[in-house]
Amino acid sequence: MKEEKPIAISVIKRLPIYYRVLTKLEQKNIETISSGKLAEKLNTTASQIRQDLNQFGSFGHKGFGYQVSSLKKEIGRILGLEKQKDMILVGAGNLGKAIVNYPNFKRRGFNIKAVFDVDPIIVGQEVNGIIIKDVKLLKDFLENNEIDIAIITTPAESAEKFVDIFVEGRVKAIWNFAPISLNCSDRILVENVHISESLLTLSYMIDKKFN
Amino acid sequence: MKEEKPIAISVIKRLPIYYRVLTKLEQKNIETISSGKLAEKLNTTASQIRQDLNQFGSFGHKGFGYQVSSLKKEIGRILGLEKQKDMILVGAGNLGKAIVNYPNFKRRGFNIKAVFDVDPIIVGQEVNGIIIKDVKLLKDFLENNEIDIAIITTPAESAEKFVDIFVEGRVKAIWNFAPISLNCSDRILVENVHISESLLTLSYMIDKKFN
DNA sequence: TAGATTGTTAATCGATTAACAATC
DNA sequence: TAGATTGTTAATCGATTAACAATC
Repeated sequence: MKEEKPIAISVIKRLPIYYRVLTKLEQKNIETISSGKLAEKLNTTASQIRQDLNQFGSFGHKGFGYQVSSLKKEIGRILGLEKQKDMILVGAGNLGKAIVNYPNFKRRGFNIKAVFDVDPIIVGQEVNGIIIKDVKLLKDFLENNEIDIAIITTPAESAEKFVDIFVEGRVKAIWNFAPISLNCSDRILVENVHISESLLTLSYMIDKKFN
Repeated sequence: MKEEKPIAISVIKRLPIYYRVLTKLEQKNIETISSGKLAEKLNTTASQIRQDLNQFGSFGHKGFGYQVSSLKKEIGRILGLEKQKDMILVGAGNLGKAIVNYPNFKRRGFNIKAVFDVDPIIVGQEVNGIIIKDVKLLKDFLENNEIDIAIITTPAESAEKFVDIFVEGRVKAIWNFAPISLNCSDRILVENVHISESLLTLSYMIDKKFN
């Protein structure tokens, strides 16, 4: 359980993938798996998996492999899933609603506490049991609630102005879906999800493969 | 315009980011930009930008930098944006609807030709001017239409069974949003978008920074 | 021209893979 | 025990950064 050196971001990005596959194996009642078998499933090498995991500790058993459920638990712990994360969402359009409805959040400790929108038609609607609030109430809400993650699912134009409000409101991190790179204060973490960029990458690969 | 050696995927993934920033610069009527200035905006190095671009050709002017609009055009061409891509979408829930409504697709040559769903309540509804069809009509549709990209926005459980239908229907690529890794035939390209995985990464970073 | 900035080669850095002793 | 598989060090590979001559 050594955590001295900074872990490479490439390793961190693979942990959720391991977590997803282990969850599936657990559901199938598979109790044990070797790095080799896991590598096959993930289209990677056994070496990489062992190398990744051993950055955080020794979770395997020589000669046998890894205990699926305990490895899953360890990775969950590394990712901080055992601590509940309180979230809010701004922008309750289709994408926002899709995220609020995502079934696995609660199970993994991600708890959406409130949803905001500007549109008076949308305000008052219910998503997944949550009544959508007017965005005017956002500042006040943040003063009275400790929020870990703010999700932005507004259009690009309006995304930027929320950053200051979130920093002010002591939000720890922004999960941003607006197609814009938010200029980040070092008081807040920003994770940008630019969905459409992966479509452009795919476009390139189609042209390369089929022409 | 040499295209002999295979281009690294890491380079390809940066092209859409360059494209987005150049689009923004163009809108601001900025005509010229140097690799140094671009690097600042992107939080990277001038060297990397020049290195990336020169994999595809020499687009700059020594002493001056790059012409914003022509560089944007070149990158668009590299990504295959000048050729129209016909798409269909399966699973017209909130996420599916969000994608169909995404404003920049058409402008960039991505054309959604049809939308399918299983739910009889959803079938017949309209999204962005498209009437949602019953998924039973999917096979037939693919026989009569040449589709480049199939977008999957169904739950994980039902995602897998569509792969065969798409391969059969000569679809070139799948853009998959279901939280599952589709086992790919080599006849079809698959781009998996696992939105929630970036939330787990963010969770890790929050714990590291604030504890 | 002088200054700026490219294109490109070389150097460095980091990440992946291979190898193998340890051991369950 | 023998076979399997880990944890970990060493080797390789690839990607990023630095440097600089070419030149607009």
